[in-house]
Parts: sequence; structure tokens; C-alpha cells
Amino acid sequence: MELRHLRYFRTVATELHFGRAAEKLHIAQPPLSKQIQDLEAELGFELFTRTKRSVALTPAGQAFLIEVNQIFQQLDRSIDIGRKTSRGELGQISIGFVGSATYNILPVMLQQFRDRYPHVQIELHELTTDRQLIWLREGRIDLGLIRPPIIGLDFAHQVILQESLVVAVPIDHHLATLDTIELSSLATEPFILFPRELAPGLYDPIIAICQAAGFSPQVVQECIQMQTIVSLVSANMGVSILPSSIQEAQRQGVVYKPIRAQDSIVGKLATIAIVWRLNDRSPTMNRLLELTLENSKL
Amino acid sequence: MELRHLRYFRTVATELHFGRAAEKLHIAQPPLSKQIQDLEAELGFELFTRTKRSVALTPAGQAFLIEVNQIFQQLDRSIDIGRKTSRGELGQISIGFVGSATYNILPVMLQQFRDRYPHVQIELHELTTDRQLIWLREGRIDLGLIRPPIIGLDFAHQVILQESLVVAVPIDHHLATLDTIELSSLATEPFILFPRELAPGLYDPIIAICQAAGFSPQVVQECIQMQTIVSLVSANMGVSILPSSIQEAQRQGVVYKPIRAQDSIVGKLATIAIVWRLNDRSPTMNRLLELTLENSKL
DNA sequence: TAAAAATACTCCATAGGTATTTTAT
DNA sequence: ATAAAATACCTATGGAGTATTTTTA
Repeated sequence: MELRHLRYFRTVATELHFGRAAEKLHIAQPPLSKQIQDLEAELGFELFTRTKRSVALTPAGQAFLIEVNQIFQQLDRSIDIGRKTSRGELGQISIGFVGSATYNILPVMLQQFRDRYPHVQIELHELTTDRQLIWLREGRIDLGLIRPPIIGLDFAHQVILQESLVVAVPIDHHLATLDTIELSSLATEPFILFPRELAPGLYDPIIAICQAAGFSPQVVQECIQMQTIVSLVSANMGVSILPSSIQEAQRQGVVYKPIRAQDSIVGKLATIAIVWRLNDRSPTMNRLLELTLENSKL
Repeated sequence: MELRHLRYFRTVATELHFGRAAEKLHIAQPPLSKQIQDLEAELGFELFTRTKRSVALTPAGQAFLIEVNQIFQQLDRSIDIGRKTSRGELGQISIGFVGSATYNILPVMLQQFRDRYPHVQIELHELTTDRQLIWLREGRIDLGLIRPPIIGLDFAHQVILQESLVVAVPIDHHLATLDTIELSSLATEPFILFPRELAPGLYDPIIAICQAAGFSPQVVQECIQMQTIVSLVSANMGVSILPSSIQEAQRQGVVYKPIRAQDSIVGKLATIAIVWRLNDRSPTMNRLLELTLENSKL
């Protein structure tokens, strides 16, 4: 059986006239009769009762017609789904992100993508940079928002955000009244930082600028979550240096101050990059990368 | 597009190897490659990523595969439904019946049919004989259980039940003690009968046997429902002559007595026939007629 | 008698086969 | 070097066309 048989059947069933049906199908009447006969032979039951002067559907033909219409509906649906998937309008994508991406790039990226491609299922995983690279390799996520550097040759990446660092001090701290803070004035302050392994690409520059300012920070506490660091600063446990986007997360008892003369020595050191597997270009990923990279250029 | 393309696609998608897929399909590899290419061209998107050494489904191909499997499922379903309908195992039938068929033929017929063909939808309509013939002609019912005679040449029918008549008398009536009743002893009794129009094929024989016994029954009350006649008899309103199957409907205050010497003069006068439209032989109807006629022969 | 489906045949488009090339491992 | 898909070209099945017959309203 081929779709041709079913197409012909549908036409004859609606026209109830082999001649007209053949005309509608742009074929001659005899081959149409032949095809319907072949179909009936294959099915093992009669579709039409022909009385040489009139054609009518048998009860089985009526029941079959209803079901055959479903086949064509399902066929249209199949093509539509395939086409949409090929365009990245339909599908799913699994995204990893570092906690600090929550304050800037991630919400913008998600909202834009959801607006443009509402039928794509997005799965989100908050993970550290190193876990993201592992998950990427294992195929558990398709994209990662990480803090460089990236180790491994099987990844492609693109920096999408560069931000400056700020100093976080408790609101009643003696430095809290200044507009900008000289790094050297933090030499004797207790520091709260994240463990180096978590984001060496962010940790190392922080240590480097401190040493350039003539001191090594005295780390009294390490925290995995940036939110926790901020909490501890507000609790007068010490000060910290963090990406400036942390200011988006409003928090009582903490003030953020720019580092003086940052542009020349310090620059925009906190970077976030988007990573994906080399040679993995699903349509959905392409659409998301397009949107994100296009955006990060602005 | 033809089912061939989809069949080939499914095989390649499961084998992920054109050579093996071709073997499985009993065709050579080049035409298989060609057909898949044609399919992709028609769909407007790629189904496979071929890297000369390995074949993989694209995301669109994966999505399409799932949907295509649905097509084949729907195809199987269509054939199955058509086949079952052609055998009368699936479908619907609308049956009319006279109230008095409720006591004998109808319940047996329904139970047997339901047991054998549980997926056929049965619609039941209690109607008088004349209404049934009208509904039959209008296509509102497919079969009727009626009391002959049948007027109209466009019907086929078959008598399926012949039963004798019995006399219904109140339990405290002076005739209630006898084993059988002589019709002539009813000459002066008040009669309760149904209107002639309702079932002339039953009414006329009743009048005829009374007249053969030398009297015309004094009808004091007419009722459409046989149940009502029985009620009135039990209320001492009079006596009646009814088909013997009325005894199935147990009722306080009424006794039923055979008519004496019934075999010779009276015979089995109350008949029920099954009627259908000439040349209307749906599979469902054929199955029901088969069962019923086969049964009535016993 | 006329309208419509079925038969009988003929033809050609295309599905499928064979031989070969290309390409990636 | 080899496995596997693509390309090129050929063959032949069967879908479609034409002419005719059959059937019944």
C-alpha cells in the first residue's frame, strides 16, 4: 500500500464518482478504478458498492475513510514538527550556568529566547564552571555559561560578558563612606572569597590585583555561593571583591564601591563565556547562540 | 511523498547504516540513498548527517521519526477498524421493537449479540409496528421487531416467533379456578384490548376466534401498553386475551389460562417478525440477522 | 440509449539494479 | 587500505493513458 492509494480513495470517497475523482486527481478514470481495486484487494474488504450507475461507501469504507483522514493529519503534523525542529523553533536545550550569571546575562538571554521560540523546552542547571565542562562532555547539557579559562580542545566558546570588579564592605565599615576604594586600604582587612577551584579565572585576577597593590588578601572564610559571601560581608565577617553585577541582588547591610583607577590596571576582569561542544550545532543551539552572540556585541 | 519513503526512512533511522538498511529492505544501497535524498528534498530539511563513515539522525530527523511511527500506527489502526467493520464486529445498529417483544425475543437476542460482538453500538427504540415501518423507511432504525402484517414492498421480513394466546382473568374471577377456558364462556365478560391500529395482526385474530366461538367481545377499555391491560384486569375491570409470553411479566391479582382446544382452531396466532429495508445489508445487520434467524429456527 | 465503471492493451516514468567514484578513517 | 555513501548509468516493473466493452437506469 502507498499513500497514492489512500489519496485516491479519499477523492473517490468524497466525489462518489470515479470519473470526476479521476479528473480532480489529474489522471484518467481506468487507472483510478484499478488502484482502488488493488487497494480493496490488499485490505481484504470492499470500500465501495458500485452499481454501475452510482458509487457508495460501504460501512467499512466509511469507517476506513475517517481513519485515513487521521493518517493525513498525522502526516501533515509530522512534516510540520520536522520542519519546525529543523529551524530550531521546536526542541529542547539544556543549559548550565554559574550562579553569578543569574544577575546579568542569564535572565536577558532566557527572556529573549522564550519570546522568540516559545515552543523550545529549556532545562536549566546551576553548576560550577568545571562541572559544566564535565556535563557538556557527557552530553547532559548543551550549552554552558561559565567563567573562563576553559580546559579541553573539544569545546568552542565565546566571551559574552566582561565586567569590572567591585569591593563589598559592610555598611558601617569605615571605608563605606568613600566613593571609590584604593585596593591597598584593604591590606589588613579580613577577606571572604570563593574557593579557587570554583572559578580560577576570576579568583586569580583578584589575587593578582591585590598583590599589585602590595598585599596578599587574608582569606578568613571561603564560600561557594556569592550570595553567601554577601551575607557574611553584611554580618561584618569581612570584605570581598566581586563582579559588579552582584549589585543587582539588592541586599541590606552591604555597600559596593568601585576600585580606584580600575581602568588602567584592573580592567574588566570578570568575564563570562558561553561554551558548547565542537561540531555540535543543533538548530535550537544555533538559534540560541545567534541571539546571545548578537546581543553580547552591543 | 509515498509510504515507501517513510518505510525506508524508518529502516535507515533504526539501522543508521544505508547498506544494512538496504539489505533489510531487500533493495540495493544506491536506490535507498536516492529515495532518502528525494524525501529530504521534498521535506525541505535534512534527516541524517552523513559523514561518509557514520550516519546519524539530525534533531529534525529524530522528531520526524517519532511522528512517522505514529503514521504507521494510525495506518494499522485504520486497516483494523475497516476490517472489523466489514465483518460486522464494529459499528452501530438501531433497533425498533414493540413493547411486547420485551418479554421474549428481545432480551435473548440482545444478550447473544452483545456476547458475540461486544464492540457494536446498539440503539434501542420501543415503538409500535406502524411507527417502526416509518422509522425504517426514514433510516432512523435499521431493524424492527414488529407484529405482522407488514405493508410496503420495500421491506424484507421474517417471522421469528409464534406464540399462542392466553386469557387473562382477575384472580378472584369465577373462571380463575379452571385449568383451561372455553372461549364462549367469555361472551358476556367485559374486555380490555389494545386499539386495533396498534397491531391489527394480533387484534384481528383475537376478534376472529371470538366470533368463531359465537360472540363479539365487549371492549370496555382500550390501552396502548400491554402492562396497563394486565393492571386493569387485576383491578377487576375485565378480562383480556394476550400473547402467552405476557406471563413472563409476573403480576399480582391476575391469572393466565390457556384457551381450550387451542391447537385445532386457534393455533399460534401471536407472531413477531423481524423487518429490514430491502437491499440494506450492512455487515452489522447481517450478523444480527444471522444470529436471530438461526435462533428462531430452533 | 446514455452514462459510468470495468477490461484490455500499450507506453513510459521511475523505482531499483550494477558498476564505479568519492571520501573519511 | 578499506568501509560506506554518493554518482552515473542501465533495466524493467507497474502506474497511467487510449480504446473498447459491459452494465443498468
